[in-house]
Amino acid sequence: MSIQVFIVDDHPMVVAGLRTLLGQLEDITVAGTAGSAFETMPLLKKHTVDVLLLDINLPDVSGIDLCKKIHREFPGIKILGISTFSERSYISRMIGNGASGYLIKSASAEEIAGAIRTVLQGKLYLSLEMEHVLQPSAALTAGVLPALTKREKEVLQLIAEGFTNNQIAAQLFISPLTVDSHRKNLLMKLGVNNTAALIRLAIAHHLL
Amino acid sequence: MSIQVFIVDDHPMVVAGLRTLLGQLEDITVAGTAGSAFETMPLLKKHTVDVLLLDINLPDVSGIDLCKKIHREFPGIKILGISTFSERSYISRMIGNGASGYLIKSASAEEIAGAIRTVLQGKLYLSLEMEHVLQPSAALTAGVLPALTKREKEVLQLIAEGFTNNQIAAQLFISPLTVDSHRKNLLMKLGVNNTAALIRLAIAHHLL
DNA sequence: CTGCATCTCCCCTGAAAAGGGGATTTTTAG
DNA sequence: CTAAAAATCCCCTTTTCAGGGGAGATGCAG
Repeated sequence: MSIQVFIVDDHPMVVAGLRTLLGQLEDITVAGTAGSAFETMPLLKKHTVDVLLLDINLPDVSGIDLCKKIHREFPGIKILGISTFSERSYISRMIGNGASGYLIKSASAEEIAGAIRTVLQGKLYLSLEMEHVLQPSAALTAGVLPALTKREKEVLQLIAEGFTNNQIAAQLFISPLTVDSHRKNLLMKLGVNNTAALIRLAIAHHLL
Repeated sequence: MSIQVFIVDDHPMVVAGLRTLLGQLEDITVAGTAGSAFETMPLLKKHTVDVLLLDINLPDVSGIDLCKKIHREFPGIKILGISTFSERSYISRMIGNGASGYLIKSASAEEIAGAIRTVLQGKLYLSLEMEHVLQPSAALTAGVLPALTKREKEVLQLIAEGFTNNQIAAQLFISPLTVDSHRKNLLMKLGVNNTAALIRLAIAHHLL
């Protein structure tokens, strides 16, 4: 029996392209397709699916969230993330949420088939291009987002540890008012308006 | 000129083994080794290093933290994580912190050399075994840490987005008081006492 | 049908954080 | 040396959170 592949992508062109490419292979069958997260879940219950090709940019829900959901409800299905660009943060989040691999859309038919066979063996498959992978992560910590000062990073770290302004002040031997200033500057620099968003952003940008 | 490799591992046996294996290869030179995070940083300033093999389990600092630090201070160095087991959560965190790949210690010399050459091309390299990769991530979301209810996860998600209780209440069509209850339950269940720690813990456990 | 968990709503108080100013001293870099 | 940047400290108000309690409605599994 051939490998049952399910495709989730909101671009019809991509779906058609994948259908054609994969349809030419004898050991692979396209079990079905969906254009949104909403459509996907019911369809997965009806079809037997081995591998799911999942676009990261979906209209309703982010592919990352959908990935987590599918992986939870259908642990047997191997998930291969697809995206136009290979952004490091997306990749690691996809992997962290149960994906077994990552494909860029420019991948060849052979590469896609190879990826499908690879993940079915229980291995991870990653297809990556230099430029998009190396620059962002290097640039991310330095340029893009406003540079934080040494002190701000210290305060940020302690905030993340769950300390209050007073506790932080005690640890750094400064006034709580100063800690508050740093905290405000952090919120302003990172463009968020409370601690929760601050921590999330900081972790997303590898500041913690 | 050959590829300069630096090894960081607290097990002398592993270091020696890697040295021997890599030393046999003509295009690879072991530029140096370190047994702890503490030793590593100064040595990296003295040697020109292309690829760094980094053990995840170090005595002083976690390899994941060290990975972040090295990647920030020496963006040019490709980092390959090494560990006995291929735990999904570690892998994605390593990748997220700038690592270019992941090796299990049982890898053959060829595999290690292949990994080094792969990451030097700017690609990711992953070596994984089925069993250790598939089970953990499924178990992680269910067993280990106190199970959160559906509603609690929704609230947690929205808290992380930076919304206040009132905003969350509006989105979920419930009372702000209810949101507050969920919030309190989250803090209690996860054993933290403020939002910052909550978000950090949630991300660490892949709840977000 | 009866627990048990979940979800819901409500009360109170005090602490902490957010939002808005301003000002002064050290460092750091040109 | 001298600006600029960082770090420090201070004031104000309002909102949000944290911690403590209780309690009814719903839904699911035994």
